[in-house]
Amino acid sequence: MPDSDRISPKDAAYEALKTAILTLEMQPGADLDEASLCAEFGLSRTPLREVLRRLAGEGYVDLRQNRGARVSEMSHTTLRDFFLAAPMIYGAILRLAALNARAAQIEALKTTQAGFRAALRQGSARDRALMNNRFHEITGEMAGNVYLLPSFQRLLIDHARISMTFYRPRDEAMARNVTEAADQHDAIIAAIEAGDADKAAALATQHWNLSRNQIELFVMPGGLDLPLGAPPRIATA
Amino acid sequence: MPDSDRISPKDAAYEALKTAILTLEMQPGADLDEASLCAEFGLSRTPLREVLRRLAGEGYVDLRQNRGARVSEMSHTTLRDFFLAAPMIYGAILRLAALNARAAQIEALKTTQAGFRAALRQGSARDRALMNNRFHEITGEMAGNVYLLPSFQRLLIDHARISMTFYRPRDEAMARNVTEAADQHDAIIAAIEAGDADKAAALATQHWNLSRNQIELFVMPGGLDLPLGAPPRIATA
DNA sequence: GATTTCAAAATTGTATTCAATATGTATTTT
DNA sequence: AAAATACATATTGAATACAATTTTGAAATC
Repeated sequence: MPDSDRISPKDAAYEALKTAILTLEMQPGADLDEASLCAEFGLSRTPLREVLRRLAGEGYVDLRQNRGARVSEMSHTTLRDFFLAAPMIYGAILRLAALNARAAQIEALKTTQAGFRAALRQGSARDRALMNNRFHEITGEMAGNVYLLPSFQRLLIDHARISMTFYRPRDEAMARNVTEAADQHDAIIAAIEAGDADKAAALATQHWNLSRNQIELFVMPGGLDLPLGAPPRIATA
Repeated sequence: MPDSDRISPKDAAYEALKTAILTLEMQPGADLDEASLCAEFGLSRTPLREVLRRLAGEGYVDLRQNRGARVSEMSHTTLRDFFLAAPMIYGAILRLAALNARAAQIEALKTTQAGFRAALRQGSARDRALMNNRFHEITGEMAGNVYLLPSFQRLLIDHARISMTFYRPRDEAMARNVTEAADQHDAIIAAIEAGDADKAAALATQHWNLSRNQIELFVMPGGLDLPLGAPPRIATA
């Protein structure tokens, strides 16, 4: 076989920026300087700008006229919008996934889930978030509805960024939630394999309820019991 | 006030391509040649390519490696996906619109609806499709959920393209449906203004059922009663 | 006559150069 | 001393030049 070229520097830049944003290595709101990115990835400004335009279209970055690009923001407003939209979209995605999944896709989903569990045991928060992201991406491919995918992809971006926080458990309750999420993934795979659309949709709701709980645990942690005037030092892992 | 510049040639090209695609002046699958578009809009290839990238991100065109851009396709598959996704997304959009609409937006919606009715009376199919598109776009702005908008915008693209066909009534049944659609728009405005989210969501379902009926009338017209061997000439307006 | 091969033309992708806009600093003015 | 303005610098936007890929057409071969 002739074998097509290896990955182009343009695609490499696209992928690198994507994962850097998903894993919070590039934080929301961070400035993206064209010149330094060109140097980093070894391409000229023209193709790099096209990469930035593409990332903007997919919701990873925001462009501003005559101003530099920025990693797309995440506010408390977007978090609210997120949990409004996610259960509905993801329910529809899983429903369609159960109806339309192909055998090869189910295999890919199982492989990814194995990777996710491995990351839970011994990987970094970054690994877990990326594996989780890939898992959900595959369910989106299974659904294969071109009208639902754009919103779904955007949800996945911020889901990954949120995951980067809550897949780094701070206490036992959060750790329990994470393993429960993995169990739900297995149930999702089973429902898809069985072609059970209703079950899959119900699991979607459960999965997002769990995520919401995880966030609440993070946003509203158990209060600290310290005397006044002695502010505790928060560990910044 | 200093007043910022008038519309840039780049934005002009963006808008022109957008409406040309929405109104089927550029048909699905049509090739887009960079050189001729540059000549047409009076800009060099670099900014034009950025426009094409942006349009690709929004679902208007498809890009292919080392090959020309094309107006995004519409198949029977996409039509099926369309009617699967549209009621759900649009129901959510109208629900949120009823909850979040601001006074200025409601005014804009009323103005657009007046324009839509005017287009029904005396405008072209193009005018009707564009006015209808603008109407729904505004409801999307009202909802203001960044995660739902991407899918909604994609639905609107193909809704407009479908409209270009079925807002050109072929018989009395189709004409009746079109005026009913306008009546539904009024009901939608009323529900939004009253902040009645449930009503708005229900109207969304009705609105899409009507659209689906309209398409069925188009795809499966009343049978012609002619002797065998004398194929009828279909008017191609 | 149909098919394959090779070369030329056309089109897309990338790099570089030039122009316009924004930002930061220093100087001037009140 | 504070504020405003002008200037210098840095960064983004557009145009041109160059390279690589694809498409085409014609010639040659089967």
